Amino acid sequence: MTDLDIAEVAHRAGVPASTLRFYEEKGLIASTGRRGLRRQYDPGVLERLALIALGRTAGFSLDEIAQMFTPDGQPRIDRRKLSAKADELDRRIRELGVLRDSLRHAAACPAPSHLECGTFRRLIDAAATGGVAVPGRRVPGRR
Amino acid sequence: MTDLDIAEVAHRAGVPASTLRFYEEKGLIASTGRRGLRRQYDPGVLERLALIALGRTAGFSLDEIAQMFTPDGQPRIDRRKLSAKADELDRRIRELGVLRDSLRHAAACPAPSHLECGTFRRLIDAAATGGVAVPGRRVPGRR
DNA sequence: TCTTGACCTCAAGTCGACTTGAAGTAGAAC
DNA sequence: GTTCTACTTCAAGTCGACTTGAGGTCAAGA
Repeated sequence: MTDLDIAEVAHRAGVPASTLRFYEEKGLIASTGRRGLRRQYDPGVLERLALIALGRTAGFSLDEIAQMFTPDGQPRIDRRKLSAKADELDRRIRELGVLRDSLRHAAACPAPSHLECGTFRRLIDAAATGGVAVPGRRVPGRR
Repeated sequence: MTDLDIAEVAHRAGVPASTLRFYEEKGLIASTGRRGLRRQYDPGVLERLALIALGRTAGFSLDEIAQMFTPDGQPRIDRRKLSAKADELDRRIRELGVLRDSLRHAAACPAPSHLECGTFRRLIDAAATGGVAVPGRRVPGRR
């Protein structure tokens, strides 16, 4: 019996036990059984949790991540989805790059007011015309 | 009287009128008056909205953004905060870059299961050891 | 045997940024 | 003068990912 106690998993994965219970309820992970009341987990859950964390970082929702596992627990990762997400990340990275450069410029710019600085104004214009996207912006009709 | 009607502002800025009311309530923007019931806005509000959108993209909260304007409406942008945010963006960009590359690799990888692919496993390990951060992760004790 | 402390369940709360709904109102077109 | 319509207010709802709280249970140590 090499199973791990929920406390052990929580500690090793760096997430609170409440999160593990929540993930279990969502069907993202499964416990192998109980010792008394306490959930026991197969050590493989750690890898799975890592995979979940990874998906979250990539911008997948928990529901999307849940669909990336087959009923028997094997990761079933759609290569096309991965590609699409990579493209999405790429766009986001480029946007953030522009933004970062502009912020750095604004921080160093000698113009008394940022609004008097051409670089800053160009950035504002880009933002105004939708050249820079807000990440979590709710787009009506999407989702 | 060159003021803009709320509908006009909403249209030009690409945000719903409800958002403008919400921003006004939050003190992020101000209307110049009313025509009947309807809010009127100075055209400068468009620039301000662009600035707000920009701040959101950079990852500032609305409350943080509100503090970036002086009571008279001039942007008062703390250069140190900008630098700090630029650094933060830089880290995030690098993380996302690693992630994007890994996703691309996984999408193209011939290994039957992603778990059998070294590159993918290395990524998981990085995620597991905290090498890759989830953006909106609530860190207990922060905020 | 008793106590302790870490787990359990289930419902409800939180956080940020808005959106939605109900009920009311005023300017403009007819 | 009436109707239409786009606005108004205010409270409440939504969304995702968890957290928190109250009240309960059980294995292990003293």
